[in-house]
Amino acid sequence: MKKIKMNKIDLNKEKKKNDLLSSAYELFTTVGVENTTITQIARKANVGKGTFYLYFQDKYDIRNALISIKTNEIFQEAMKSLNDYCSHTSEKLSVSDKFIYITDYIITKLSKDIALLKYISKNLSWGLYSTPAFQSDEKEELIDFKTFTMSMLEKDGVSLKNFDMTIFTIVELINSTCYNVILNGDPITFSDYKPYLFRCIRLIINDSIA
Amino acid sequence: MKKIKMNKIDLNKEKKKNDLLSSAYELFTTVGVENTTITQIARKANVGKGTFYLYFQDKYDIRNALISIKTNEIFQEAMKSLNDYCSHTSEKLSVSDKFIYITDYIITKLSKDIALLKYISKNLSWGLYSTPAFQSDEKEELIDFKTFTMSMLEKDGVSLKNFDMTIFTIVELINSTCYNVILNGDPITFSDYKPYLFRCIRLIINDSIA
Amino acid sequence: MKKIKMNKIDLNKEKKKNDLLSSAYELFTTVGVENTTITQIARKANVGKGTFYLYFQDKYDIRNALISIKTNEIFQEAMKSLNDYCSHTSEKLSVSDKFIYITDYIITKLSKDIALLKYISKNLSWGLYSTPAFQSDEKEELIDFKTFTMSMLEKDGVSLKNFDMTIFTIVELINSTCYNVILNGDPITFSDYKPYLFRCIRLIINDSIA
Amino acid sequence: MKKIKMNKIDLNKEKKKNDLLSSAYELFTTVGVENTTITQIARKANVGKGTFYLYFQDKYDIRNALISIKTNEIFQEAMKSLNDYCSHTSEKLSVSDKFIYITDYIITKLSKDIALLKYISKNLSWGLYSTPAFQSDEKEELIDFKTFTMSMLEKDGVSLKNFDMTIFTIVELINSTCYNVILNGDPITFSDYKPYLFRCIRLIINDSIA
DNA sequence: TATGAATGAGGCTTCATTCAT
DNA sequence: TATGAATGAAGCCTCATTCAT
Repeated sequence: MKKIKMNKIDLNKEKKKNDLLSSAYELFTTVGVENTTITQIARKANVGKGTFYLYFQDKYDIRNALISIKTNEIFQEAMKSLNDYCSHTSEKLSVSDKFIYITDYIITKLSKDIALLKYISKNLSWGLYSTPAFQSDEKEELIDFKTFTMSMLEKDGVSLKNFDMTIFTIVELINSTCYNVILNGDPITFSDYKPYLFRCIRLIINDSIA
Repeated sequence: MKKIKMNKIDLNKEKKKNDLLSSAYELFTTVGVENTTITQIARKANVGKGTFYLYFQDKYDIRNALISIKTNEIFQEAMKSLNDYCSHTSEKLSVSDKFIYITDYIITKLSKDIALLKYISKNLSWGLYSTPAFQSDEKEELIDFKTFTMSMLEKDGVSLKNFDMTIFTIVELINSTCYNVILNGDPITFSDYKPYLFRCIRLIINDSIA
Repeated sequence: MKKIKMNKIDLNKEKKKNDLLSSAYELFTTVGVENTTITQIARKANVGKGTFYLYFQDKYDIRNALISIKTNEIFQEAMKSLNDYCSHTSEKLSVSDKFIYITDYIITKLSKDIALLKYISKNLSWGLYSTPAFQSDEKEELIDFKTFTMSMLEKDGVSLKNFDMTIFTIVELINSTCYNVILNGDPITFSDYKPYLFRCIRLIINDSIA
Repeated sequence: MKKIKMNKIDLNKEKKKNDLLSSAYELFTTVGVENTTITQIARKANVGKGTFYLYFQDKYDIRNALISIKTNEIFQEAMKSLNDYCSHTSEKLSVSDKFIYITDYIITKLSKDIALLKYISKNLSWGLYSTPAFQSDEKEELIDFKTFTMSMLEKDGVSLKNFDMTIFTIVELINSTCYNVILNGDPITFSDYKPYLFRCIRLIINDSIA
């Protein structure tokens, strides 16, 4: 738990930046990125319009920053949920089971938060590499999903061939299929597609286990 | 080969529409959709600005029409190429081989036409369902990719469980991974990723073969 | 008297352009170029803001066009006044006298129209070369000051060495000195400076007469 | 040689002011006054934005101060050059010759420093009256161009009628014609115009010699 | 004295859309 | 059907200026 002290001015700057980010997120997910103006973001954040430009280049800069933050948060939550589950159950999960657990967590979350799903669109994999999330005065250090996965595999005594490609492929598969299925029911309903998706993921994982 | 006759007025209308579509495509792929204006599209097509509105609602209408057309074209070309290949070789391709052939055709094309890849973005699957392509005086009827695949499977005496989901999943997988890998070399170079992608596709296909 | 017929649309375009020019002129000379906005110009001309941009690049484009027009008008008036004077008097004016007449006309005009003087600043010589003034439906052809001067000299059987340089030098001299003297009374009052200026001009003219 | 002592605080203040002036000058002559912002001036001078306002009212205040300084410098250099020349040659220069020498010095300098020419625009005569130049720790007292000229005339036993007007007229003539000729080659090239300008100046000077 | 984060008014410009021809 | 002049809403972004530190 590394903690960084900040002085009053820097704290205020962080607050303004975070206010801008959360205002933008709310607007983007309700009225859409195209229909959101800088003026609206600034007004909602209770800062001047010029202040926006102290922290972000333009609307697309803040949009991208938010996608990174939000996708990262999803992975953080999923990892935390898996950890909690494992530590409260006696059941022993296989590596595939754990991936399915994570997948299930993510697609359940996205299916319940359509605005978020639309917003991150097909960019879930940004969360794999992204820069840190909202900064605050005292902040826990976040764990990277790949680091998390590697240590999990190590603990389980399993290794994955093509580790990076496997992770990436699965994340892209989850996101791109869910996007269409959840939003359009295309080519099939979400609940019907889910088992098929899980099956595909198990295929890919098991194939990668040395 | 059904052919449709058109009279001279309709032909002229078709020409204007096609001029608008191709002008828009050239602009979209060179300067980007956001930076393209209706005025530019109309000017490039040598029609009046008002004429644009006789054929399309707005910029996003023509953009979507073009994505459908272009992704559809890709599938048409891929199917034609496979047919040609099969009829000129004595080699007997398995069903998986044929899917790989199609996949290879598509990703090779996209990797050589970055502007097209960027333009269709992650919407390749639109080509599976889409409306007809550019219309012309005398036009062959186009074959739907799913129809094509089904008749192919039938000829080979093979059936796929979860046919729709399988096709859809593979197309999404191809597109979303290629988009990142080709454009960013992320998480690995295109040539390194290709065999892995092919392997995943074979896994999915073979698993679906009853 | 060449006259050019224009159709209704072109006439309307001319009217709008002229409205913009005269609105801009009024604003520039009352509140100043820096304090004038495109919005004000358009509103005063009763046209849409976008219409401004159909005719001019930006504020400085219309400012320059106006300087050319206004300086040209000054020369037109001065020439007309000299012609009138010559045709109503029996007095025979020398070449120097005629230049002094023109000079006097110009500086008198400028001293009575401070706003105009400030506006054209030290750019009087633009009127020597400039493009035509306000266009209208039926327009007399305008005479160029240099052409006017040359034919005048010819009629008087006089030729000037270094014709272009002489004209240019005198115009610059008139404008740059008047600007300071009239506006600041610097280094002397206008009425005291005038005879000195006339004397200098005679020196230059007489020196140039072959 | 009067010298003024300054204490350390005043020196530091002078340094900041000079840093602001030279930063502004560099920006004004490279990107133009309109395109220069207070922020840029302050940053280049390594002072805070607020500091700018401790020394200058606004951008136009510093611009005007700089024109005075720069035009004054030109006269200082020209006078120094003439003095040097006179003290190193046995040749006896007439009053006209000396004015031509000064003129030549100035126009040569301006023709070699287009940025400076554009910057002072047609305001060379500001240098005749202007406030002191850059201040520094120990500074020689500068001589006024008119004082210099008067003492020169006195030494040569010559007097000029209309002294102020003559000086002013010549300076305006030099500046306004050179501005167009050097920048636009209009109405003639600089090298062709130069002898004509010199001739005009001699005419005016000689006419003023009692 | 010096700073620079914050401001927000307001200019500029674009561009989709209309409608008279 | 086709046009393109005209519109003006709308958004972007800058930048001079202030003021708390």
